[in-house]
Amino acid sequence: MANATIYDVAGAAGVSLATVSRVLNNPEKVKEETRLRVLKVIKELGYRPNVIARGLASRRTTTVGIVISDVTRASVAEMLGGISDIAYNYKYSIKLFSIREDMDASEIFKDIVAEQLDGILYLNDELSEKDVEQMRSVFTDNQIPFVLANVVSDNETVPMVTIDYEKAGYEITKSMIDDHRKNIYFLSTARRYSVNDQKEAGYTRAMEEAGLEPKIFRTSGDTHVNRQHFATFFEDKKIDAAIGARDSIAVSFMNIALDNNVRVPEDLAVAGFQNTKYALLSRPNLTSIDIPVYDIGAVSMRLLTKLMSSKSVENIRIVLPHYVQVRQSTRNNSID
Amino acid sequence: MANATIYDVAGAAGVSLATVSRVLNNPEKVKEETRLRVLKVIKELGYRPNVIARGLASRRTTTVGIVISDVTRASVAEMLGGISDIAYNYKYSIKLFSIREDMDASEIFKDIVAEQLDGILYLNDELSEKDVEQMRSVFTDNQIPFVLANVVSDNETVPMVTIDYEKAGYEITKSMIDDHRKNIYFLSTARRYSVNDQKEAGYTRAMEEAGLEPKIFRTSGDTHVNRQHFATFFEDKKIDAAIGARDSIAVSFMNIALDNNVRVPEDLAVAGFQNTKYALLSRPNLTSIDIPVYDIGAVSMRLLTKLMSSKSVENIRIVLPHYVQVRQSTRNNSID
DNA sequence: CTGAAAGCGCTTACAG
DNA sequence: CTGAAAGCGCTTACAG
Repeated sequence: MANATIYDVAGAAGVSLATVSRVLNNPEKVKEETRLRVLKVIKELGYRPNVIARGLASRRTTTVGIVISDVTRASVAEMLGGISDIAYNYKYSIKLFSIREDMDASEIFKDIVAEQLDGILYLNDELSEKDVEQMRSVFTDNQIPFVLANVVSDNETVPMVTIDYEKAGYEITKSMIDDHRKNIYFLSTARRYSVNDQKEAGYTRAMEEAGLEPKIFRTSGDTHVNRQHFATFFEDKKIDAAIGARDSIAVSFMNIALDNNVRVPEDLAVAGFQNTKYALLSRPNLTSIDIPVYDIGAVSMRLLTKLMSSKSVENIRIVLPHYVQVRQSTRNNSID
Repeated sequence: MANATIYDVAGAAGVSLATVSRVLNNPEKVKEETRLRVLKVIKELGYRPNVIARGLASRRTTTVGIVISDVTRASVAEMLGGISDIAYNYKYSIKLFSIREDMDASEIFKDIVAEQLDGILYLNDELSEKDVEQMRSVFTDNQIPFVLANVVSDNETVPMVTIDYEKAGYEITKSMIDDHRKNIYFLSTARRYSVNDQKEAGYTRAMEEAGLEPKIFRTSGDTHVNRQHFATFFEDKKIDAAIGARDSIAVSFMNIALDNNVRVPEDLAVAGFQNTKYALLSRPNLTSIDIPVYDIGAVSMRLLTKLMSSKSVENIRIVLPHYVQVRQSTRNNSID
């Protein structure tokens, strides 16, 4: 039989459907003998509770929504890995919602509410504070717990898992300054992201602290455009270090530098963020801030499970550690 | 009000809930005047049908399941992009199922059936023929349409969207042979994938056709292991060309070759598969077979929508075109 | 420890 | 064109 229902099981086991339901949901309330008998029938019939019916009756769908803007980005995929592993442990299913530029965020959030999810993970670091506020208000009204993963929000009431990007930006810049670099550029994205803003802030702090002028250059992220813009760097401008907001930007920049006969790391130090495979496969290898993206996903999912079981959660703002993975592109330049 | 139900709408509009339901699902059956009135109330109340209740009553969840083994892989993420875009157009939601090595495939498929999905997309190219057969049998018994995306199955009754990997493998190998290369290696993965088997088959065909000996080397895919294994290539073995089953393998190999003072492409031609950003960011850039992964996702989702609406589908085995993106790593070596 | 009954929020024949 | 009623497959107080 393709699809046994709870009635079939109850009939075959000679109990009521309430008992079958209990065996599944509150086994301790059922006499062992009965429980075993029901379990046997369940197995024989290959019975599996209809997830939808259960969701309607119990008002718990054991499904969490993952809201993202671009699945394609390496960090998103990696985070999904962490989320998926933890979700599996806790028996949660995952429903994916891609959110597009042209969508009305507030409408989307309401649509998501209609999905009867038990909780939401927001991976979209393109989030403006206004969007966060809308989301908070819609989900809070409907009592749906949510967590921001790898997104920075200043609202202290919003649960969030991230790393200290400001500090990371500061540290990598500082290390270049200590390495006697003076003209250090920060290569960021044209599109503003909360996390990139943080990186920039850390960079700026380190530069100003050292009495150096911060120079932030925003690229569209398109490799071709990069090449044109970047090429002029080596003609007109003095530059002896560059930090890319992403590894791919850093590698792309480094390649163009090499094409212009700039030596890396001797003439130019380069570093990126994320410590992706790009950093590993580039020549020279790229120094990069290692961000535990998988962990961010896993930890945010675990935080969400706590919120969903409405345990009182002590810390809803989790900052994970990061470190600088030093490689060839910034090997020491010190004169001593 | 946080959560208006269909009753609230019916009450406020002075109609029965059946009429509200019709306005949403069969608007043509409702008098325009009534329809407009109901629509107005729906808007005012911000009513959105409970997706779960609708799913139970209609036995259609407008949700498709995506079954994958490793979200982290670039091709999977890219495919998800295509799937997600088309799903959005057709108003389908996406539920993600990660399948792990240690799981019993057949049990998983039954669990998935319990989710009451309208259709399934299988992105897992680690699929054995046995797994495909189990899946086919479980889903067919339960009348759930499914499509294999970027997976090759010999079973002609199984809907599938892919490219002709055998031909691609043949073509890239042939072009190297035409370029007077003789010792051409194919660098594949230790883990067998249906698509990689196809690539290898095409490579082997081209080699044998030219009277050359096929040499397939399987790497675990871990970059460190690669380095150790590959290093010996340049001591002991004559080798003047290599094709990586993935771009990352090809780039990794190329880097090690360069470290061993092998010139690319003069001494060694290298090519990869997938035409990812790795190919673009490597030095020299990597020649790569461009595989329309996004399109594979999009087309398979569209095929699935047809199957779900039980239209008679003419062609359930779709082969998308590919091409060789020639770059520096294989620039012509011809003597003429 | 177990069963009968109501209810979750919808859709869908069936009448009219 | 519209409404009353049954039903989708479960869970969950409420009795006993």
